[in-house]
Amino acid sequence: MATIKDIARLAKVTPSTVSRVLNHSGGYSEKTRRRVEKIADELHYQKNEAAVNLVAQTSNLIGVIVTNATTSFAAPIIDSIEDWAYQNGGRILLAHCGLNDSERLKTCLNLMAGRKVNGIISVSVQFDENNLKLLDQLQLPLISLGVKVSNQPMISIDNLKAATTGTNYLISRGYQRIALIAVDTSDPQTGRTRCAGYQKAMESAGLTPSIIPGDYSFAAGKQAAEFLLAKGELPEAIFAASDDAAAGVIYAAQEHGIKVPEQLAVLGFDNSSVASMIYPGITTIDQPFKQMGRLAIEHLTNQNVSSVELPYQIKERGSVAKYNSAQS
Amino acid sequence: MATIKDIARLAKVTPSTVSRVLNHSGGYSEKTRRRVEKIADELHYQKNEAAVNLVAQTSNLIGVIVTNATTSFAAPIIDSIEDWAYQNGGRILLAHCGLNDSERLKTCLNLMAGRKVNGIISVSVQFDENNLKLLDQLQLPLISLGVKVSNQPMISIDNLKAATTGTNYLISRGYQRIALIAVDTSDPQTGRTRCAGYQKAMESAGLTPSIIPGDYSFAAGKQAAEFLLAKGELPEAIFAASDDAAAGVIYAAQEHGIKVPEQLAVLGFDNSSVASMIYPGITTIDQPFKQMGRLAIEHLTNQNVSSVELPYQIKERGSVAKYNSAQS
DNA sequence: CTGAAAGCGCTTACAG
DNA sequence: CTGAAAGCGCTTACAG
Repeated sequence: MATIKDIARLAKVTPSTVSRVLNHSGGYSEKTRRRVEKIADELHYQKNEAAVNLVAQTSNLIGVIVTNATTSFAAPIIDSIEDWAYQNGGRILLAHCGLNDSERLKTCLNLMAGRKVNGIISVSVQFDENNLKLLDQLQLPLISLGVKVSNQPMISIDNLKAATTGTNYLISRGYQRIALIAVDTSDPQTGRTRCAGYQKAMESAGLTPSIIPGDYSFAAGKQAAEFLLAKGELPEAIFAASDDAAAGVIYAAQEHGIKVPEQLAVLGFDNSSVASMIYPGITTIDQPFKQMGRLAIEHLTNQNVSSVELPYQIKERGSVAKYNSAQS
Repeated sequence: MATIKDIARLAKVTPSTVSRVLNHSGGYSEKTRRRVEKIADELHYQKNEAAVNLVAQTSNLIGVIVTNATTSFAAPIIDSIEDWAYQNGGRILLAHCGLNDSERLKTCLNLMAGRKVNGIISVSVQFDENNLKLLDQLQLPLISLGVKVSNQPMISIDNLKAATTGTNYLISRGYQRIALIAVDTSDPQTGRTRCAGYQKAMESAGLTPSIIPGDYSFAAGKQAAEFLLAKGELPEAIFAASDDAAAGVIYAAQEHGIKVPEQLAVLGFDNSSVASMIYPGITTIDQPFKQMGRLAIEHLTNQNVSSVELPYQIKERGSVAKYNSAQS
């Protein structure tokens, strides 16, 4: 790999001058400029960013921590972060921390610190006590998407309101026996908040809440539906805590010859890619993932790291009927 | 951020000693060791990897280039690369190059070169002339997944054979009018090869091939099915060039009240996550994505960069009937 | 307009 | 067992 010195030697100038030319920082003759640039070109010179960062005392790196790549909604977020990076010459250091894997999250954090990232964006990552402490010691700006991490800034929708809105949407369509499923009740943030929102709406309407916990996955949704089916207690509508889970419900329903939405309405959460790939399309609560990614970057790069709450909306597709035909 | 010098000062030794202790390279007293480690700990010291890399002349970084995060099959590949990284202290520099965006790919390549990555893993990325030349100049080891990049090593399945196998599978089930859809015929590698495999199998069986090109997407699959439907020429079976496209076909079929697989069999390609989330499950050609990721890493780290061809297999689910009931 | 020097944070022979 | 020095590839005041 050619270095600045190689260029300097060939161009018969000092590294200082080469550096100036390559950085367009001015203070060299037109002639020198051309000579240096030509040689740099011929050598296919690539600046060693490690060296640059060392003197600049910055890494130009944004750390992104996600649980794993399979989480469907991580994709649009990473996409928007990457778009920013492309336009601004930033780079993305990616790490997966798994699910509730304290050791692995610790490794991720240390790795990010070692690379001196400018900031960390964590997507739906829960921090335990130890990692909270570590994060504090590392002094790295972090912005969390979707999950509240101690006193760190967060970008997310209002899960309580969203769950209430979703439930009310179902109620307003005429549904009464509505179950909330696949929601992680051990997750103090998202999970419990969504439960609370659902319960609030149900109780306000004088209806009895019924929750089947789960981990937001397709399997959890499928299991919940099968469980309900086996018990002969299929509700009129199922509010799934994620689109993956909604897909699981729809799968089970189709397997058992139950028509969606005629015999069972299904409301999802996220508006992730599956939502539109399944028939009938999943009516769901749209989370603005792309915007979340963009905002996270903006806040991090502007050092203006404060929490923000984004609007959500119901994306209507086919899995919920306009009116509850079962009632009419 | 504390540096090695800070530690040295507090521990009343020189940076050299601190370095030795922190790297466990021996040559210090037990007492010194304890003192240094204690102080490093108290300061929450994190080695500056940029500096380490500068002297070590390596970056410990693997560059991963994908078209975009939404490509469903990139996820398992990235997952397996990340797993390796976690276990081996490697780091992942992620970049998206978009679809046929020469400028962006160029930026990615330069970025990787600047960071002095140890190697690049590209996932389904096509290289045009210019970038091929750039890659050559940059002298970075690259291993490509799924797509042949000039004389670079590639890891993939045998697309020709896989397409033949898939087509024959359908034929052996009794289907005769079989269309291949959503395949990118402008893609000299994957696309055309799959076409060739399909055509070969059809012709060997004395059947007439029928191909509807597309970009492997859900939308392409849906459109193809709708087109066939509108023309009143729905075949007995559709071989979709990806699971996303297969999902599109199934969506269109359900919308039009056509039963899968009874009235229309659908065979997918990839065995990506959608395949099992749609009812009936998509019978598909399973590509060993996880293994591809693992192998790519192995080859890159062992400097043993040669092409390898991986086995594929048909994953049977519900979208193809065991026997063509329409015929019986 | 150009060069010499110091320094970013670390490692690693070389002395002692 | 420990330190002083040189160097990784770059940038940036400071002179001239």
